[in-house]
Amino acid sequence: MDGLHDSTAGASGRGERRSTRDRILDVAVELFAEKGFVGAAMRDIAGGVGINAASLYNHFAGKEQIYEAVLERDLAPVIELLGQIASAPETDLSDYEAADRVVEHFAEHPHVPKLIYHDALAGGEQLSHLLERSVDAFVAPALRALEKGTDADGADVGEVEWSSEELPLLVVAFQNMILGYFALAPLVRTILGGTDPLAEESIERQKDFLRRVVRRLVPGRFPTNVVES
Amino acid sequence: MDGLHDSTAGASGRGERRSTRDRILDVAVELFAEKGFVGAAMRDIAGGVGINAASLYNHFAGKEQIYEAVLERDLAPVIELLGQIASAPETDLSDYEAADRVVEHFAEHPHVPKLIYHDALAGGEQLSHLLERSVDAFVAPALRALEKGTDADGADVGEVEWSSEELPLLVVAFQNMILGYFALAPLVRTILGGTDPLAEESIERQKDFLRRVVRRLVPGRFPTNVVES
Amino acid sequence: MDGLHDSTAGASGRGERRSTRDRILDVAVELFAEKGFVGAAMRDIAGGVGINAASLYNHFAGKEQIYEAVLERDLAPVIELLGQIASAPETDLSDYEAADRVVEHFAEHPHVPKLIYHDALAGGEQLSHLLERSVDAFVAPALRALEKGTDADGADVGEVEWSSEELPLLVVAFQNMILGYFALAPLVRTILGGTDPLAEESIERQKDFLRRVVRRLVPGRFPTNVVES
Amino acid sequence: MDGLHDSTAGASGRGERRSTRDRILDVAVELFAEKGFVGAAMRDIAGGVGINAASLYNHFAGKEQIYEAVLERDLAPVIELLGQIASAPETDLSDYEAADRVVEHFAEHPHVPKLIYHDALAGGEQLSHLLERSVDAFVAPALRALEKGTDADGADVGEVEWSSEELPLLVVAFQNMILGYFALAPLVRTILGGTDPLAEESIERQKDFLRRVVRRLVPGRFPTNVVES
DNA sequence: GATGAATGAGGATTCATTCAT
DNA sequence: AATGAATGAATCCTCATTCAT
Repeated sequence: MDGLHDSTAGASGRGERRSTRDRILDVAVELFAEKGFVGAAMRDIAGGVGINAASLYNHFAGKEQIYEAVLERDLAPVIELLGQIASAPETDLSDYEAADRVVEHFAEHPHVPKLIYHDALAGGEQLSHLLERSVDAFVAPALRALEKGTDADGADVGEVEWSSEELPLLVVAFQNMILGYFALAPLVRTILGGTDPLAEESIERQKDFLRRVVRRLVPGRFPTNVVES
Repeated sequence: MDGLHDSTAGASGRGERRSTRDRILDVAVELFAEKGFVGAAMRDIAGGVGINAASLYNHFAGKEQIYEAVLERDLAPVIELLGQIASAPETDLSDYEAADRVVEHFAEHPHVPKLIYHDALAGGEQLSHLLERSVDAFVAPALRALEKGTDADGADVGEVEWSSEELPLLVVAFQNMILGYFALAPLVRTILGGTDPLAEESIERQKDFLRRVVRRLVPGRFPTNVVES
Repeated sequence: MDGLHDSTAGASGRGERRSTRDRILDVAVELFAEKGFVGAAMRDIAGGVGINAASLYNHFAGKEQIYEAVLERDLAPVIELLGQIASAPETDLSDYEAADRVVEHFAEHPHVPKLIYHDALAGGEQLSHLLERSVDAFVAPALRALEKGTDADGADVGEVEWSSEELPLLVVAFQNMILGYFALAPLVRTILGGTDPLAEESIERQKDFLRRVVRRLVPGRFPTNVVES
Repeated sequence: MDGLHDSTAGASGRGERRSTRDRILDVAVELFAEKGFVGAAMRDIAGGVGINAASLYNHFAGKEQIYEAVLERDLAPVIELLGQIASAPETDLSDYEAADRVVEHFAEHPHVPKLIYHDALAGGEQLSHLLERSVDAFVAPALRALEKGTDADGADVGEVEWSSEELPLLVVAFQNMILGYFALAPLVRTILGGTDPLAEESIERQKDFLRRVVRRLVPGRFPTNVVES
């Protein structure tokens, strides 16, 4: 149990009776993910839930509050996950396993990357306070960890050293590789030649792919006996 | 002159008198990039140009048409550039130089990646026919080229082999690394610790960074005598 | 005890436990007085009482009924008071004492004049049936009484005679002087230079003032030996 | 020409072609006067003008701005009139003539008193800055003038002296007598026994009445040879 | 080419009211 | 007697578009 997936499962799981509040958030993530904050209409959220638009106001003070609740419910767990990864001792959680877990999480919550992208495109105002949490929780620790790896032994064959100025770019690159795969699903599908990027096999392939990328780009943090799959 | 930068210069250059039509498109890219198609208001486009909203209809049939004109003007050159790159003989244009040129183009047209992302997030409906051009022009040739490289000699030290199923993911990864850097500027700035991602030095760093990434991830397409900068 | 002030004291007096119904009316007068019938929101009335808006309907059939109950509870006593005054034998109740009593009543129920004004401004539909009672109870008798006074001896120095056509205007004038002082408190405060019109001293001054006005405008109904305070 | 009545007469007069802007204000005064700011619906204003509600926003930025324009157009002249009266040399403009002029103005603009009352009832927030102008322009000078009158010769038969603390109450009283007559028209009509308070005769009667009241209440400011009409 | 004015559609929000619990 | 949830109607306002000038 990692404390991530239960967040959406007030009444445990799928088709069962969920609170109206949760059903509102379920519909809202989808709409916010697809259309962004402005584009998502209260009427459509209500419609998706099967209630009158006015009823939304019995559960949330306004659109903004729904949005915040969505972020809190669906984004906070991601940040928490990143925090766990960043704070984990290296031996316990090697980087590519980290990427695995993040990808798996997004595979189950494919709206989240879109949410992040919409907000970042709009200027990141709304997201910023949550993302700063993310930076505190993940980016800084990750940079420290990466630095350590680089310091240690840059001599290993096939491993890269990154200057302290490049390391943030490495973080950015992974962020974009991981989030972009989900956020830009339509584009990705086109490039994949029509294959659904969210299909289970596709996800597995992406995980394998990232594992290999990590091994090529991130300096020596892996047990040397790992064999490529 | 590569036929890319003059795209915005209907009347050649900067401060000179540009056609109203072009000024409309100038303002429109910015707004579409920031707020997306739905979020950008005709009134604001007109306001940015300094004319009345009704006057827009003397130049374009409607919002949709402005959007299409923006894509045609600012996105087509990118696709053309990608086509040039993809079709270039290897010796003439090694991959990391390709990344360089793309990054440079976006550094001068920072709205374009945002435009692409907005559209991809919204479902890619509007963009699709242009992006399909992009796929035809770039992705397919690129895949063929990459495949060649991989086939040739996977034995080189530090170089990766990618299965034909992984190659599209590699394309996706580069797409995300390159576009994401520009499209998610606010997020990137946060990770960079406040540094402006569009500042000239930042761009240079990103180019260097990508060059090294290319060298690590893309199989043997480089003159072996290249020395890292 | 004149049977006026106990109207608000369903359970006798001030800080004690009052029935929910009465507490609703307490809050309602204030809101109706400040915002008028349309402007006062059921939710706010409920909020003021500390209950849910739906609970109001356990005590009243609707907003209209709350309004009517408010008028009945807080306006009826005024009408009754006016009736007493109008029907009182002259010797028992001289005019300026009458004004005194009315002012005192409003000083304790400062919402009532506002209520009357709101309603009169809105067209007096709601109020009309209550006000017709008021006319029957007060205006007609008062006019008769004034007429008598005028008939009697218009010759007195400093006293005015009013034609039967002017007498209603005199009633209107007093109505406006008395009610307006309370209803337009904010305006009055401005004119008073910031002094609170509801402060005890202000009330006393207004009473004195009205007494003198009565003496100047209303024909000989006073014991001639009255000395100005 | 006193600069007052032409304010509403952009295109001179009654049924002629007036600008949409003015027609909006015409309807708006009526609705604001009857229902207050909150109660007046944009849709109704538009309906009264015969245009779509959205069209209002081509002429005013919002409801608030329509309200302000109404005040500016219909209230400012009143304040100006009061200023003229207050600043006029006594010989030129005796008090009861002043009351005459004010009454005449309101007889032609019967909505204004209602506007003032609505605003004063609501707390005077919106009106305040205009009313403070009124206080500066009229109340203060009036008080000074009244004080002079009182100082001069309180000895005249039938004239009253007012202490400086009572004078503001006198101003308040006249304000209420004059405004109240128009603002509370429905109530007044009831008291008048059904006569329309705005009928020409009624207005004349009210002017006569006020003249006599002024003579009784306001200390020696009149040419002694004035004969009651 | 440009504009002021008009408009129907829609968007968020408020409100009085109802009803099952 | 109280409440949370639901709702239709109405609120102010925005938007893309049209049209006469």
